[in-house]
Formats: sequence, C-alpha cells, structure tokens
Amino acid sequence: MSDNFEKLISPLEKEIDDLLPSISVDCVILGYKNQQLKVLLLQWKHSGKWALPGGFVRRNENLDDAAQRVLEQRTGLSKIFLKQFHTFGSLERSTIKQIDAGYKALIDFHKQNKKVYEWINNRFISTGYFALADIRKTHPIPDAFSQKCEWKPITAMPDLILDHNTITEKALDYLGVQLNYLPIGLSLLPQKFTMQDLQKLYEAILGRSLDRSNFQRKMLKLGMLVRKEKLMTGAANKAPYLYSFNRAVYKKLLQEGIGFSY
Amino acid sequence: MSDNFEKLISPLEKEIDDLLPSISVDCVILGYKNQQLKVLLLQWKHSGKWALPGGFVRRNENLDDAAQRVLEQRTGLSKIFLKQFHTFGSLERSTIKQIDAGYKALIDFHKQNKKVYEWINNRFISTGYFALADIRKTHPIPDAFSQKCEWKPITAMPDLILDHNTITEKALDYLGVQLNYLPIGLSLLPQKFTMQDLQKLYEAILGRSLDRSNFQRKMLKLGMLVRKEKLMTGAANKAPYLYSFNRAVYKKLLQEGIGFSY
DNA sequence: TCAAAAGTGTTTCCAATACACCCATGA
DNA sequence: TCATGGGTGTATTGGAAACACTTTTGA
Repeated sequence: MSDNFEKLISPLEKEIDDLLPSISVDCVILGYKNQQLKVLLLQWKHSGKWALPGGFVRRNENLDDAAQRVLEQRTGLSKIFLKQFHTFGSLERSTIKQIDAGYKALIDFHKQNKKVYEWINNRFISTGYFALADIRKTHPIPDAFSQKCEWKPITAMPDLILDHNTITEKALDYLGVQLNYLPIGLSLLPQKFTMQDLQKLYEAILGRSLDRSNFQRKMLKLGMLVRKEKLMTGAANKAPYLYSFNRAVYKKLLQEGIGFSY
Repeated sequence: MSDNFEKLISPLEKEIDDLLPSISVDCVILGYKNQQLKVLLLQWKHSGKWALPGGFVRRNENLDDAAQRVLEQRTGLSKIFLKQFHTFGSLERSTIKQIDAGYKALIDFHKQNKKVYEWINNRFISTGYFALADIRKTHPIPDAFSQKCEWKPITAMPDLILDHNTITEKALDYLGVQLNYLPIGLSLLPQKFTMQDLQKLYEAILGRSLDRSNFQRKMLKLGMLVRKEKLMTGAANKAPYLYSFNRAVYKKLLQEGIGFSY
C-alpha cells in the first residue's frame, strides 16, 4: 500500500507551486451503453470511496482547458463535448472534508507532508463540467489518487466523496433542461444506430417511454438523420434501417435549440 | 484625488488576509424602466471607466453569499432574485489587465503598496451572477473603488473594464434562454402594472414586437395574474386594467418553467 | 366626433398525441 | 405460422398566429 502513496504524493507536491490555489474542476462524464446512462467514476486508493474525475487549474491554463485536460487523461479522448454547468462554492464543501470517510483517509495520510497536507485541506471552489462520451471509444484510466476508473450506471450510483453526488445530480438536471441544446445522439451513440437505439437513449434520459411512431416522424422531420441500408438483425422481426447523423445539420439545429418536444 | 485613494486602499489592504485568493464574483444586475432594460454599473475613480459591481470571496463565506453581499451593498436591497450563470476563467482575463486603461490606472497607482499591488495584479477566476431588481426600489451606492453607481440602458453600454462586456453579454444570453424560468415580471415591474407594461417588458427582452391580443390571452391563461380595479389613465383611450402577480402561482409555474411561447 | 388603446372574438393552420394497419423476419 | 418489432397512415385535439370587431376615453 505504502508505495502506492509514494506515487500519489510526489506528483502533487511538485505541481503545487504551479497551481492556482482554491480552485478545482470536476467532470461529470456521461456515456450510454446497454440502454443505460453511465457516469465515469474513480475509486480512490485505500478508502475505496468513489469520486468524480477532477483536478486543479494550472497558473498558466484556462479554466476550460483544465477540464479538457482532466477529460483527456481519464478517457483518452480529446474531441468530446464538454461544457461548464455550475460552480460549487459553499463552505460545507471544505468542512465536510473532516468527516467524509474517503477524504479523511487522504488527509490523514498526508499529515507528514506539510505542503501537500495544507493544500488538500484547503477550501476549494470547484467548477463542474459536463461531458458526453461514446463509451465504446473510451479507455478509462485511473489518476494518481485512484485504483479504478469505471463507468457506473446513474441508476446505481455509489456514495461519492464530498459533494460529488450533488454535483452529479446537478449535471443530470442540466442534461434534462438543456436536452435540445446538447449533442446527445451524436456524442453518445455509435456511428450507425437504429431509430430504436435513439429512442431508447432519449427514454433513458427522460425517464419515461415515448410513442414510437411519433418519435420517428418528428426525428426524421428535423432532417439531421441520414438513412443507410438495412441492418442484418438476426432477430425475429423486420430488419430496421440504420441511421447516422448529418453533423452539419445537427450542429446547426443545436445553435437555435432543436425544436423537439418529447 | 489622492485622498480618494487613501480610502480606496485601506479597506482592501486590511481585508486581503481574510479573502480567498484567485476568486471573485461579478454581478449583472438588471432593471427595467422607461421601457428599457438597464444594468447597474460602477464608474471607477480616476480612470473613469465603467465596471460591473463585483467583489471578493471571504474565507468564511459561501460563494453565493459573496454575490449576495455585493448585491446588497450596491442596491440597498436584500430580497432580490440572484443566480449564478457562468464562471469566467480564461487567462486573458488577467493578461488584459496590463493593457486595459481602466484597470492599468488602478494597478499603477498601487505600485507603492506591495501587498495590494500583488493582490489586484493576480489572476482571478470570476463567477458571474445574474440579478433582477426593481429600479424604483433601489438606492445605488458606489463602492470604495468608484465614484458613481448608475443604471445604464443595455442598448447603450459603455466600454467596460476587462471582460465585463463579455460577462454582460453572457448574462443577457442567459436571460433569453432562461426566460420561462426567471421571475421577470415579478422582479422588474412595480406591484401594479398594465398588460401593456408586461408586454413591453417582454418585447424589450426579446427584441421584437408581440401580438397584443395573443399575448393577453396567453398570459391570463397562465393564471398568475390578478386583475385589479381600473386605472385612471389620463390618456385619450380606454383605461386599462391593472394587474398584480399571484406570487404563489408564479413561483409554482417557474418550478416547471412557464409554458409560454413568445 | 375622432384617434388611440383596450378588451374580446374568430378563423386558419400546424404540431402533438393516440392508435390502427400492414410488412418483414427468424424461430 | 406466429410472435415481434418496423414502417407508415389517420383522426382528434389544442395551441399559436393573424386579424377583425367593438368599447372606452380625453382631446
């Protein structure tokens, strides 16, 4: 265990002077697989508690770029939809550190190293970023603090450190409200997909079922779907069409907000 | 002039140790009068440049409370709609300080006092807050840095320091997008108002004219307006009804978003 | 009496919804 | 052939938009 910590301390200790104090970023990275929305989470060393991927902001780095860096380092992907959604600045964020089992273990361990100890024990204001990623393309990589990096379904979220559950909830609220302004399908589905795939995705987000016939008509009417050749299904039913997105049209629609009622 | 600066420096110098480094808040406070949307601005001493009301965050203060404090100190009002809308964290925010005429004058003046000089010359990440205030009730008060505090129409915004013009634009975008979730009428109009007042307000925000008949019907259908006795107008036309809001219904509608298309 | 604005009513059109019908496929 | 899901069509409903008509008021 202890050599894990050696690796853990050193990079942070070297970096601290190059970081902005009091500010951090946390990313809620959403994916979709097996008809489930999922969030990319990290499991911290020793305490075993889960956390959102996050990081600090370098003195010579844009806030947005810090989030982008965290995102790339965890997913291995660079061209991903990423947007700031809320900044969390309550005092409780730091006071809870003393009683949060996951965070406390981290703090206690660092008591030896005054510099790092004071740094992580500090009050941080964190800007939350919202990201959409195609799970199939990602290669989840743990950071120096964690032993695992995994996709967890939002219907079965573990207890997260600090206020990370709150941050996640706020991100999901954001998803619901901003539905018509986010590249949901384009970001979460593979290149080719069926109309049912798309509908199931929206149903997962909205938490309710939609009328198949009307969904199809309205989606097609938007003009952002390109119908491909048929799919060989292997299932005991009519083979559905495959679709892909016309990116130009999709992006244009998002500008004004897709006029879609669900 | 110089005694102005004495007053200016001293409060900040004392406060610095009690403030979070690198973080500030800026408030875009909107009001409505004479059929115009207005923003509350401060005119800085010596340089004469205009700026958004802003401030720093105390070590023992919630981020939201810091914004609330700024808002109260400038307007004299406490119960005002206030909401965070975006956090500005680009590097240019600080690099521009050296060439921004308004900010440079401030920096230059403080060269004597190392502590304050380093503080204001630092890189800050600023969280923008959006507020709605009834102009008639406010008592604009300049802060220690400024000589004036005035309402300026958004159609004739002066050049603001740093990225404050950008922040204002983003706030107005936010207003447009969040229209159905913001207590526009309740916050910006006096207790009693005519249907035309309400319509003109929405027209000012949307930047286009609306059909009188349809506006009235849709607004009344929402059930959040209470019709009062007639108004003595003094104009050469039929006297219009006066309305006020049913706050309970209004608040409830805002929860789900007023289902209103304009 | 007249212009201006207020209040109310009417018509048209389109989108949302619910649901019916037939088609294709593999077990 | 039958269950399953896919593709398409239709009737109903309600709201948005455009606009017509009448009413009230002070000049």
